[in-house]
Amino acid sequence: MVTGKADRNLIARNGHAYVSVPSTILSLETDTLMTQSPPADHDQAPIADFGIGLEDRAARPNVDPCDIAEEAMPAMVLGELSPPDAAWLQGHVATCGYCGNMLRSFERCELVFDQATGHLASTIPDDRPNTANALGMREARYGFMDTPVGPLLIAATDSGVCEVSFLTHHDAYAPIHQMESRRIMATERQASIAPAVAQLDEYFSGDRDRFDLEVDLHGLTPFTRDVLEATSNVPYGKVTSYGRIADRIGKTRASRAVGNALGRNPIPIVIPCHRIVLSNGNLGWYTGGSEIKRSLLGIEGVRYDAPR
DNA sequence: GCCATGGCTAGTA
DNA sequence: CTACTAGCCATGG
Repeated sequence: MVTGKADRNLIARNGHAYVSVPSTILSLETDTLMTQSPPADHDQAPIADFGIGLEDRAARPNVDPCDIAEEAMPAMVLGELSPPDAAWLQGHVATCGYCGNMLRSFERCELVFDQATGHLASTIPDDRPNTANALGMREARYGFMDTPVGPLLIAATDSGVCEVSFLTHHDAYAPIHQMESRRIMATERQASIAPAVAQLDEYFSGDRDRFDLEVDLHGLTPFTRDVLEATSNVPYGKVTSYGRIADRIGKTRASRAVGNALGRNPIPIVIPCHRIVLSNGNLGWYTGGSEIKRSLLGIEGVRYDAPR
């Protein structure tokens, strides 16, 4: 199983705005998380001295402390050094003028990179709708959030939220490909989904019983839209059956087709398909797995310990 | 009452 | 046209 801590790592590694998801890293990490594979063999000793402090390394015979300091400077300016290593490096540059100048150079480089990143952030997205338009597609922005039921990918167009996907059992490419089949081109931009993230956080805290979000159902069939709209009208903390949804859209016998449509609900949680259960009282299936359906209903105060 | 089975159903890819 | 479904219902043990 995927742990919460690992989930956060997964999101952090892919949470940088304006950078397309590095597929190899993501799938490799997902594979590792899913299979709990053992560490790779150490034939090549890829990371020398990993886990040994800078101070100890610098104290070794035939080692120039300045070499150690120099090697650690990129990590220092990125804030990635452990506190003891950072303290040792600060101490070294305080007494070594050469290394002090070099560290200041690294700091200036880091500042330039920060400014360049900010500049790109404000210019690149403006070009992207043209790319999507040129391909006859709609533009969406996606990002990630961590929740009590696992990591989510969330995407939104200018019209509203168009995708919420559980990443518990697959990587981010599944929902991205799903959106492509609806002719939606998604690029990463965490800031664009901030309103949805904020409301979902409140929902998971039990502080929100309805979502004040526009949704974009582009690329879905009229039947599916009817089903999703009817499902949106099921109140917080209540459940109904697939058959009742079919009734409500005027297709009394279409209960199975309703299940079919809800099974492809692109915006779970926001469109509360977890509130639709079997007419015999059993929980029924769920995209993210029955456990997540049970958890979501639990948040809403619906007890589903034992089906009747 | 419970559970499994099979016929029936409507919408998608 | 076919082969799928996050269903429903009646039946039988």
